[in-house]
Parts: sequence; structure tokens; C-alpha cells
Amino acid sequence: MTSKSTMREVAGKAGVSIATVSRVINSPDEVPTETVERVRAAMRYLNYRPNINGRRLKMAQTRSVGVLVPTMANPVFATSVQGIEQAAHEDGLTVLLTSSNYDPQRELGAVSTLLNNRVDGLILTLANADDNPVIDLLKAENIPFVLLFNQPARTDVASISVDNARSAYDMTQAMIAQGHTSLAMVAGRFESSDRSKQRFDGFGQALSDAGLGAARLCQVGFGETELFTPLKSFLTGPDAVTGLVCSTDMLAIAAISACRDHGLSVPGDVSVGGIDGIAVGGLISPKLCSAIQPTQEMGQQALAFLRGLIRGQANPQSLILPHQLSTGESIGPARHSSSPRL
Amino acid sequence: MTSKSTMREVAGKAGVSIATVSRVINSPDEVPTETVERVRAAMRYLNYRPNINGRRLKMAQTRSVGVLVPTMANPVFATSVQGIEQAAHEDGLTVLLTSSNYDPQRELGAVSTLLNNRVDGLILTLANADDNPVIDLLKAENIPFVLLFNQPARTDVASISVDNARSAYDMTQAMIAQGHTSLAMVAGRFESSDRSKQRFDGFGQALSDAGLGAARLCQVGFGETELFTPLKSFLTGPDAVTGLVCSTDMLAIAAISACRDHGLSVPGDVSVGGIDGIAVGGLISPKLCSAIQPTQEMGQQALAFLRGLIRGQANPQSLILPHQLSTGESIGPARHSSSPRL
DNA sequence: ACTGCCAATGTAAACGTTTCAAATGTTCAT
DNA sequence: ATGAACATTTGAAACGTTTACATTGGCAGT
Repeated sequence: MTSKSTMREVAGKAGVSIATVSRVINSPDEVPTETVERVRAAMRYLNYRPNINGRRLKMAQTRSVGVLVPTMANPVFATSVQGIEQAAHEDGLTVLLTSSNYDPQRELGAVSTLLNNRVDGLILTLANADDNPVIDLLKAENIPFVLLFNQPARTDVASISVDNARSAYDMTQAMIAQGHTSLAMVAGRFESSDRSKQRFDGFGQALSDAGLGAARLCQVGFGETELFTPLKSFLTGPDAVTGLVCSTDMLAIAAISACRDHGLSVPGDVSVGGIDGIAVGGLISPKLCSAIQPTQEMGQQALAFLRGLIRGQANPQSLILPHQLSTGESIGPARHSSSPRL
Repeated sequence: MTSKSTMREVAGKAGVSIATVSRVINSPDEVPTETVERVRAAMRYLNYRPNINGRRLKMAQTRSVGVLVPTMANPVFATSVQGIEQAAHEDGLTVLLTSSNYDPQRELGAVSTLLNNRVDGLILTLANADDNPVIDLLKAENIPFVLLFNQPARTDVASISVDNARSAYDMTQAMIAQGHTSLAMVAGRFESSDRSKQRFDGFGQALSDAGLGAARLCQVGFGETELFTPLKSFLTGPDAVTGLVCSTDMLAIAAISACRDHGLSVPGDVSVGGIDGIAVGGLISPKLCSAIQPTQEMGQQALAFLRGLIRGQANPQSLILPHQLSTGESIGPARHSSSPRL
């Protein structure tokens, strides 16, 4: 009774054919109760467990979806995966998880593995959604997929995201409204994240609309939490800023920490805003001011959307969800500029 | 060229038999270079993609592992999954991800699904590792598995964890060393997490060893971040504590937030310590003092361990990794007890 | 020229399902 | 009795692999 018994054995035990056993499994209503019971009893007795791989080989669908995220180490993605997993569970779908570590090279490999697994569809967060061999591959193979967090310019792919430029724009404007005129953005590398670039664009637009000159940028590697050195020239000296707009909440939290290490208070000396809306942002002090996106719901929606695509009931389409500026404590009035730090 | 071409078509195109194609895929060295090239060319031409399900049906192994965690929303688990995924990727293994939401009911269902998928092995974080039908099932089916974070009393299962009681003990002792005599533990529900219980035991032991009376407990639901009300009676009034030992870092961060909302400073009025060592703890202010476990590495090790079990090269065994008390700022000297709060 | 060997390849039988078409009853009106 | 209509059930052929075993042909040794 260790494990593997087959439909054939169950059929033998129950005195029916494997076709009947199959029907008991897949459409018990078409089989007389008495037979169903007999077969079920045999299954229990033999400890039968259907071999999904047998079924998958035979059927067109595998009832599995592939998920690719940059990393689980960032709560944004972890939370979205939580949403995906939850929705998948409710649908009886199996989730195959991969991560790219923000490396476009690995994206292609990971997706290829997923395709070999014959997943019914994919949910992806890519480094760059507009010019990406992964998308070409998926298009060519004609397999349903939904981009999550990516906000592609092309309109022939499904995506669920917030308006990245706009969320950065709003956050920047909130700072400007507090009197900040000397701002910089802290952002992840553009080649690793198109969101990063889009958010920087929004930042620049807000500055330009307010007549505030060129956008300054502090670009850092992903996964980086040590921002003391990268931010040094932005926080000290004659060009010191009074506000930092960060392209992600993780960066914002790291930036606040770096400010502290430079002996600056937030928001007293420097205001810091993030984008993403990770849960921990609401618990720390100062409470992080962020452009919040409904991360977990986005994951759930992505799966629902994907299901539609798989069933052929939906067309690729971009869903831009509203973001919401949180009332955080990490942003305050600009420190008067006549008392520069050194 | 949409997608699905089979080995048979490749064989036809290359003018060989499917056996040869299979050999080219699995052991190219046993096939003359010239033939390998011809077959590979046919594969490229036909856009061939091996159907893993065909292979899985035939072979004993599926080269996939199942992962079950309580939730992705807690960075501890997300980070461990990151470690697992990374190691799995290096091994060419596919990861099937499920989460239980801390619900023992769902644990069984999730594992059952994983088993239907014929995973080669499992990595699990269970609510309760000592008396759990999931473990009985896995034992009965004789399928390799490694518990992660769980620290079972039984010695016949493989596990990777820290010494939970000890880490709570050490944290508590660190507070006592700072003069704290009135402490309470904030912990997740024991029925949802045996770690929680073990850590509470360590907490109690430390108090008892220091002759400090009964252990007080504030038990909260998992995922809970609103601790203002639950902690009210611990933070105010005649029985107010000067220190909170929290069973997880997430709880500790939430507890610090709750203290703030009660108008108490950390560590000025109340010291707060956590257990887990999530990354964000090191970035917040005050820097969270925690009993740190190498979360991501534990995930990687769990996979390496599991691989050994699958190959039959290793025996189930408990790995207790050392934890490390971080030098956090969230713990300070006890506020003098002659000025009680109300 | 025969034998024996070896390298290269092919044949065919699984693996555990699903599902179509066909077979076997059963019931009932004629 | 006969056969139509129907409810149950079955046989058998896939699905795309892997692999034990058989076949082929070339070549060296005698």
C-alpha cells in the first residue's frame, strides 16, 4: 500500500473497466450511484491517487499556470504571488513558480522551462515588457499570458498594473506641494525594471510641470539596501536635496535608513516617498508615504484574467488600476533652504 | 509553427527513429556528432519542445518538488521560498508552490494536490509538526520531505530549523540583562504555529530561570498587524510591562507600531525584540533587535537536503542551525519601575 | 571468405490517463 | 415474440516519451 496504484487496479478491484473508473472520477453523475460507490470503495481500499501526468499527456490542458517574478525577496512580488496562489487554489490550478533575479537572460530560460511543462498560461513580471524575446516567444507559441506590474506600451499584450508614471508624478507633486524644490529620485536600474524608468519619467514630468529643472537620479542595483554611499552626494554638500522620491517602497525604506545614518531626520531634514504600498510601510516610523497599489488583489485579478484568456473568453487588454497616495509621515514641509547642510 | 511538434515529427524530418531523437536529447555523447547535428537542426526547424509530461509519465522521477508555506505575505517564508527556488533552478528542478494560510485543513489538501502531481519530494512549513496527518500521509506514501522552520520532537523526519525555544530564551535573557523584570510575549496562535509555542516555552524558561514569575502571553491571529487593542492591557495600567518579546519579527514590527500609537517610545518606554531576522528589520528605526536565522540559506539547504533524500543518499535528520542575536536598537535598559504608566 | 564484435540505429512495449465508438443489457410498446 | 430506445458499460486507440532488446552493417582477425 506504499503508494502507486493505477486506474487499472482500481478497475480490477471494483470489477469494472478503466473507462468506468475514469467516468467515476470525471463525471460521477453519468454513472449509477451504486457503481460510483463500488469504485470509490476500491479507490479507498487501494489508496488510489490519480496520476496527473497521465491525464496531462492525454488532455489538451494541464490545469497549471506558470509564474515568473523577479524575486520573492521583495514583498511586492511575494504578496502578488500570494494573491495568485490563492486564486489558483480556488480554481484548482497548480502554480509553477520561477524567479529571474531581475536578469533578462534568466527570464527566457525560466519561461522556456515553464513552456516545457505545458502550462496553460503564464503570469509574468518582466524586466522590460516592450522589447523582450520572452513576449515574442509567447506570441509565437500563442500561449496565453498576463503581465503583472509591467505596463507595456504595446497594446497587444494583456497586463495588470498601475499607471507607473502617474504614481511617481503624484508622489512628486505631493512633495512639491510641501514646498520642496530640490528633489532627486532613487530608482532601480532601468534595464532591470521598466517600471523604474516609467516612474522616473513621471518624476521628471512633475518637476518640469512645476518648472523645477532637470531630474536628478540615483540609480542603484536591485536588492541593494545599503544606500549610505550611493546617497551621500545627494544628502550632503551644496547640492543636497530636501526630498527623495523612491521608485519602490523597499528603496524608500532603505533610503530613510540611509538618511538616518547621515544624521538626517525624516521628514524633518529630508522627505522620502515610495511607490508600491508594501504592508510593512504602514508599520514603520515614520509611516511611509507611498503610492499604494493593491498588490495582492492584482495577483488575484491577474489569475482571473489569465483564466479568461485560457478559456478564450477574453482578449488581451491592459488593466490600469488606480493607485492611492497614502497619508504617510515620511513627507513633511521642505526644510528652509537658507540653512544648507554640509 | 505555432507550437506542438513531437519527437516523431523531428525524427521524420531528420530521417532517424524517435529512439535516436530521444538519445540526442538525453545522452548526446552516445550519438555521432553528425547525427546529433542533423537532429538538432530538425528540432530547431520544427520548433520542437520536449513534452515533459510524456517523460514524466514514463519515468520514475518528475524532477519537480512541492513547496508548502503558510503564506507568502510574511517575508520569512517568501525569503525561504526564494532560497528554495534558486537552489531548485540550479538543479533544473521545477517548483510547485502552495500555501496553507496557516490552516491545517488546507495543508492536507495542498499536499494531496502536490502528491497527485507526483513531485519527487516536498519542502513544508507546517502548523504543527508533531501531530499532523500530513506527515502520516507522507510517511505512509514513503515520499521524501523536509520540514522547514518546524522543529519536530519526533526524530524520524527531516527538518531544518533554528532552536526555537533557545532563540526566545536568548532574546528574553538579553532583555533581562538590561534590567527588565516585567515582560510579556506577543505570539501567534499556537494551533497555527508550533514555533510560536516553542518560542513561548523558551520565553517562560528564561523567566523562570531568572526567578521572574509567570510568563504573560498576548496571543494574536496570524497576519494580524493591528496590535493596538490586543496590547492595550499589557502596555497601560498597573500591570504594564517594560519589554515585549515577540515570536516573529513581523509581530515585533507591529508591536513597535502599537507602542508608538499608545504614546510609548521604543526602547525608551518599552523594549521590543523579535525572532526571525527578516531583512527589513535592519532598516527600520529603531533597528529591530532579533534572533536572526539565515532564512534564505535555510531554503537552499532544505532543497539540497531534499535532493539527498530523493537520491537515497541521506537519512532523515534534524538540522538545527545557529541563530544570532542582532545588535538592535529596539532594546534598551528597563525604564525605572517607580514611575508606572497609566 | 568466414566469424565475431562493435558502433549506430531501429522496433516496440510500456507509462496512466481520456474518450470515441461499439457492445451489452433492460424496458416497453407493439 | 420482436425490435426500438435507452442506460450502462467496455474495448481500444491515442497522448509523447524512454528504454530493453533486436537489427544492421562495417571492419579486423583469422
